[in-house]
Amino acid sequence: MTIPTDPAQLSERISGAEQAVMEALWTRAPLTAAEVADAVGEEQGWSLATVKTLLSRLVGKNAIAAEPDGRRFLYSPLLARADFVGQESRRLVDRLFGGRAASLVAHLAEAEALTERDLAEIETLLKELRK
Amino acid sequence: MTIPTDPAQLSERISGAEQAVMEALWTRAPLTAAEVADAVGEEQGWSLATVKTLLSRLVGKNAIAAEPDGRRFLYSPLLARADFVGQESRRLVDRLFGGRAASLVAHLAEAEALTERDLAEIETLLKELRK
DNA sequence: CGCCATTGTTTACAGCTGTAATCGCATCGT
DNA sequence: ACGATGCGATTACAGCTGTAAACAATGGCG
Repeated sequence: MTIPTDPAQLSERISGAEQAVMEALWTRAPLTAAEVADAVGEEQGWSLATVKTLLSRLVGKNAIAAEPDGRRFLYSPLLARADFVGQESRRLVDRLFGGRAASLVAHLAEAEALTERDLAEIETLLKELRK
Repeated sequence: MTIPTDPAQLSERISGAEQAVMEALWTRAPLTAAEVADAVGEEQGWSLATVKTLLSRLVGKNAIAAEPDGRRFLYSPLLARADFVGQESRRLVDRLFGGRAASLVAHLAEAEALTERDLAEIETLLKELRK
């Protein structure tokens, strides 16, 4: 039997550049370093070397796995995007709103960061949730 | 007439430690370095020296003003907390939700980061806004 | 008048981040 | 069998961040 890996709560933070690499792997995995570079290096303008460095760091942080495939590696996320998003969101809510998520929503609303469409969507969402 | 300083959109980022200092100044200002250290250093466990460094960096980033008062300075925020919160929130929404604020709310809801009370509050908020 | 406390400034230094270049080894084509 | 190529690992290095210590100037107290 396999040891149940706890749902990814890595202590080490994922940096901005690293996240771009994660996005590629969340979109499609497994990928080789070259493939990741193709996917992200394009818009980011990074060299293959840079992508390799980021991949190594992510492996070190246990955010991705490197499975040997012949002489190279196939990389796959260990950290799920939903978990990452959750951790980051929580961090922000804690840091800026004293942990009160409703305050965030209130702020977004007041700052007019919410379009009419956003408001409608949220309203619909709420109806769903309160049912 | 005074030149209208644009509502604080400093390019430089405020780091975590720096934010703690800002919080002190947002709570009460102006304050001397020693007073800030008293307010912040307590819970953070920072030395006065550390607080001084952070204040200098914040002045450098144009996030606070240092008004001379005899041989020392009185520090006050230049960046409003609401603006800071806005910038950080936007950054998160962009980075994690492709700029769609409603997605953030959806995520918080799904992750059960929203309590029953939060939901009620948001609902009330929405009613206000749609009026 | 001299010394200590206070205050801002300068310097320090390790760890993280962005962004690579280089190295050494393996492999594939000829 | 040999050289070009591809790949991961190692090394590099500047800028930001956390966390201070050291220093210099000044002002208050005895």
